[in-house]
Amino acid sequence: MARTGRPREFDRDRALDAALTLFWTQGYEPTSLNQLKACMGDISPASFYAAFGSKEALFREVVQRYLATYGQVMAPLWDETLAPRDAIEQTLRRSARMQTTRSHPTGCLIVLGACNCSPENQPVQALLAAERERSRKGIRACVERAVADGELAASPAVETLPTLLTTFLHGMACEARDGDRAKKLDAAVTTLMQVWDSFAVKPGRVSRSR
Amino acid sequence: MARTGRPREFDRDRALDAALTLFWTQGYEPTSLNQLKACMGDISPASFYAAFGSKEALFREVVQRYLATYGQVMAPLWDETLAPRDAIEQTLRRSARMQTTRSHPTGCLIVLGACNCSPENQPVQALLAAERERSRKGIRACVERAVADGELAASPAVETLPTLLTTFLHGMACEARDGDRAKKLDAAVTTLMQVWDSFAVKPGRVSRSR
DNA sequence: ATTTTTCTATACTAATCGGTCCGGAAGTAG
DNA sequence: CTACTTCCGGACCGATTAGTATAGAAAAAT
Repeated sequence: MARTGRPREFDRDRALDAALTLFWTQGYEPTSLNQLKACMGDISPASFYAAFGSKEALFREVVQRYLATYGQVMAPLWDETLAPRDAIEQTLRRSARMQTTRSHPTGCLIVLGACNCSPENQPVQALLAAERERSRKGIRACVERAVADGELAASPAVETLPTLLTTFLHGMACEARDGDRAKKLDAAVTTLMQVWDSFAVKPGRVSRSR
Repeated sequence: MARTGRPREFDRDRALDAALTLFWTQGYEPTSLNQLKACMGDISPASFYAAFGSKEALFREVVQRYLATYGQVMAPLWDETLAPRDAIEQTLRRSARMQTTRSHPTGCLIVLGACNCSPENQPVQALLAAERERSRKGIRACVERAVADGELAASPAVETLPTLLTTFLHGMACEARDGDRAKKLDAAVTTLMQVWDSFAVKPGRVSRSR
């Protein structure tokens, strides 16, 4: 179907990318429409609302775009062709690298994008919280799959793994925002994965107490 | 020296506590003067500015109070009478419990208080970032002390411990804010501390590869 | 060429932001 | 008592917030 009417003068995709960068840097609330309009190519309020509906609607679209691009570092979590351990390790390492890359804002939009919210923006906060919950479930599913596959032996200690891994994953957002580099976080991932290995059923070389 | 002039009608300390709770819940920027004045006992703008100077000055005072009270869960980090391992473990466990206690806001003010900041409030962001850096240094110092004391053998892997521990510590703020309970985080701490133990010099019972 | 559609520019809204000013109230000191 | 100090209630400041209304410009459809 051909588009009729006057064509819009700005590139919607580029504008969305610009908004993504701004929201990622500052978070939802402190990012004003004026800033947004400016970084999206000095578009007018009318153009903005015609194209995106509202600040909140734009943010939701930005989050979707983030998940479809940068957020794909977490894709291994839901890739059942991967061994659970590899899925987790890849997710952590790729997150570490992505969140510390300087060609875009540091940290994670999902973790940091709406930490400080007034009550009226609770829906925005809930949007990101739901996304974080999805990550938690993904990690938990990997651990459960590892147990089901016999990679890990079921035990109370193994049940703490999801929380440990998720907490570390989310904590990386803080460290990356504070300036930590990829190498540093990646090295920590290596050490963290030793916990997993210490629970592995076929250690072959490690004897553990408890 | 006796106080002259009309005495203030509200309790400055109670007002500060109320502001602390509000800032802790919402963060710096979305917390408006109107909300603050309301929760501090419906005080007038004049009273507010006479007593606290400005929103930013109040926040700085709030942070100091937080550090002097709730933040004391991290005190073990700088207590050199404690064995480094105990200092770290206590810090983590006490943080987990504090951040999940429901008699006050969840999470950590230092981590979550100014995540979303417009450029003009960068000093506030820097204030909390400096405090987080202090925690990092404290953790790093503990690990170094453990090496110096012979509790841990110096190795590249041991050098990743500070980042691993700090990332987890800061990550707990996110998990606590999202509703995780003390028990869950505490159990993860237990598992995390096994990493430390796996690096311990006098294992007596553990043989490790690498 | 005219109609239809969709865009943009500009002026504008009501509300709220952090912060100030002033006049009077309420206490102490002499 | 008067003088002095401090605090409080409320009006007020300019700036900024997200969002709208209107009028006209620019393209496609007929």
